[in-house]
Amino acid sequence: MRSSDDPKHSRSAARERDIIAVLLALNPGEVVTYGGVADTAGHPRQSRLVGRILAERSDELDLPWWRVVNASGRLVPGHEREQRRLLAAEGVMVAANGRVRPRNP
DNA sequence: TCCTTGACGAGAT
DNA sequence: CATCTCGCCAAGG
Repeated sequence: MRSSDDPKHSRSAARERDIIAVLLALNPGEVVTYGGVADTAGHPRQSRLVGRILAERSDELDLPWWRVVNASGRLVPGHEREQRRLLAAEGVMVAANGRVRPRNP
């Protein structure tokens, strides 16, 4: 029996699994939103989970965190310069107002 | 078990 | 544009 809290089959494990898959599938130059990633992963309204995964496991899993911005096109707080540099390397320009136009608003 | 904290989002004020 | 409220949810205290 799969106990509801089995880390390998819990609902949260499935959400993380799906969200991570979507993140790893992002291509260079492709900018998406937290909510967009959640939707694509089949887990609408889980934008906060997307942010948490990026914040805690980007290094470990080599997630392309710089290709994710919030619904307003704002860059990640505290990482603007680094993110801007990484995006520029992929041909994505940040507007003068400090925003980017996401592919899936 | 309850409460607070977020790389969030949408809507109201 | 700045704040707030409410929804959502894993983590950590």
